[in-house]
Amino acid sequence: MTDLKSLANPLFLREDELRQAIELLFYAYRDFTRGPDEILERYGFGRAHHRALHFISGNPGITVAELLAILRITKQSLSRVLSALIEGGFVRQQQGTRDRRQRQLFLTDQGKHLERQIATVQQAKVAEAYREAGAEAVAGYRKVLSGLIDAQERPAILRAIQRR
Amino acid sequence: MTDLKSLANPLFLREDELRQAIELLFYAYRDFTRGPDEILERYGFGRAHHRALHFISGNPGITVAELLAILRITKQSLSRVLSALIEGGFVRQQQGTRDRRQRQLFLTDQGKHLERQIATVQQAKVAEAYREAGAEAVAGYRKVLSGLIDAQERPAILRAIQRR
DNA sequence: AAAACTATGGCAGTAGTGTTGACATATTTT
DNA sequence: AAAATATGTCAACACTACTGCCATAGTTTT
Repeated sequence: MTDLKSLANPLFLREDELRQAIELLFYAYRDFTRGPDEILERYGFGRAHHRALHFISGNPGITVAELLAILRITKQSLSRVLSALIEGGFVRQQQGTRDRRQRQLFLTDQGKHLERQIATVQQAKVAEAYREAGAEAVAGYRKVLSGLIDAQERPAILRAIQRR
Repeated sequence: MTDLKSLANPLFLREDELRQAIELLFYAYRDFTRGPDEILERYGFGRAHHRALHFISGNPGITVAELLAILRITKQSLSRVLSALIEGGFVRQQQGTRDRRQRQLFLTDQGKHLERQIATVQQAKVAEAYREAGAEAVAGYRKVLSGLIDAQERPAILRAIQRR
């Protein structure tokens, strides 16, 4: 019966398939974040610090409000993380040019170095998975993950990601 | 130059592409976990409780040690979560048949109901993403995410996922 | 110029999830 | 009988997140 169904319509989504998709995401995320965690630990930082470093690295001069919107955490949660990064000399703030209330965020050389160190590990992992899977699979990966992003913000996020 | 490179070798992985892959995973995970979080909150539970419910649901009679290996957390972390689920009547334990030291875990009817409620939300999201992306993309998604799982455990995990 | 709004920052308190290490109990294996 | 295993529990700690409240500086509106 299952076979009949999937023959008739390959996009008939059995619950098993959906469960697999969900578990794959869980396992991949679980293992993907382990490398960074080990590096961060040496600096006394956690994942939240990495996320900040990552998005400041990709968006130099980003404001606090913009970063909050990306990370979807509260001001207070980000504040702690940013303070630690600034205190440690990994991030610097600069008064906004257009609006002087804003604090634009930049990585210092030390911050760039740490970000690079982590990015290298993660990128190596992705690069290997990409090579194993092939170009076509990569396109599929992107399509499906894009579809999991909230529809409302999807266009803006995809634009931001592909901008570079 | 970038164009020349990618023309010459479509799998030449530019840093941009790798960054995109990483950010897609971040955004997808961020949004994918939001639905469940809202439901869980009503019960006073968090993500860790859901993960336990999920894997007990898919593996009725799973032992504590097996669940620990999947979640990769410490005994103490799981213990707190399991105690809450048992106390709330969502999970029940049963002494192992083969080895009476083991506690096999099962969802109660109430537990099944909660698990179902969350699974429905997540599965709907995946189903939509799958439909939008198409069957080929789904295969690619699976391939790439599989490649992100630690190589050592990959075979066992893939077997477990596809077992059903 | 005054009032209202905005961007940021800080404080206090709380919760969820994770960690380590030590110890206890029941059961199985050697 | 001794050693090993599966589980549970206690205490203590860290990271990340939350809420609510208040403060300051700067911008926009009236």
